[in-house]
Amino acid sequence: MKETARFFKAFSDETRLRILRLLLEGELCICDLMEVLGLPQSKVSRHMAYLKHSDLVNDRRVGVWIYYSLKEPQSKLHEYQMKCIRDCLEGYEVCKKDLQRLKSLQVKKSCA
Amino acid sequence: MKETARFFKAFSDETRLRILRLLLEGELCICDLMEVLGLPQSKVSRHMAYLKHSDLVNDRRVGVWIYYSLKEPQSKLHEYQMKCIRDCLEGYEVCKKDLQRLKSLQVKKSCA
DNA sequence: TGATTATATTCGCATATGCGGATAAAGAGT
DNA sequence: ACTCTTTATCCGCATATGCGAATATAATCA
Repeated sequence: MKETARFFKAFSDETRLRILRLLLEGELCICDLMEVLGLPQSKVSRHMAYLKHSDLVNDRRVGVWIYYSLKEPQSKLHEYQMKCIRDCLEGYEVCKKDLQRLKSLQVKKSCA
Repeated sequence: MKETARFFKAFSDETRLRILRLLLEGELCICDLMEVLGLPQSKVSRHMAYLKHSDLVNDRRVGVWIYYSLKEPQSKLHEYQMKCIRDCLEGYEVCKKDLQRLKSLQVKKSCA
């Protein structure tokens, strides 16, 4: 029960909500997130550690990069909450802009 | 967006989860909750204030008592989260025992 | 008015959380 | 070995949160 409360807490921070929303689009590394979110490295990395300890994301090392992706839901609660991320954050300007920046980043990368 | 993160935070405390689950059974006053939860008055009252400011509960004064009840969901997020409370807390021993104590309390009251 | 009951709020304290900046660690390439 | 890049972690600090005990408020009733 305490873990349940703890699990909810993982969703109680704006930065983490933005990150989770972005990860719905596919795996991302810290530097992608830094650029899209416009936030310093230590902040992004710290929140990724939080999400990892909360069992919300996987990480995969590829050379110097570490790619983070959403974990398959491990419980009904997990499933419900991720559905919430998918369905309830649509309207926000912040999220829309994040997604736009992600698109242009991906275009830029595919050209490089 | 910040309010959204804040809203999740309302669910990130075990006591508040227990209270929300109990309120699904109907309106309750602080002293009911104290007895069912086995917690001191200041703690229960503080969490009710938190839930009220988070727009999760209504209060209704009847003489000396103040009855708290769940608010009708104001948003998709609110709806999803309350569905979560209903569906994801079933298994916990803590909740089962709370519900048992609530039943016996209601029996006791109806006899008085 | 005074006493009683129910609830809210304040106080002091401890712990948790979040932050930016700095430093550390780890891998890749020279 | 050295350098560069990416990521993780540490540091010091500020704010938020949660707590129990005590006190304040508010309604009821004698």
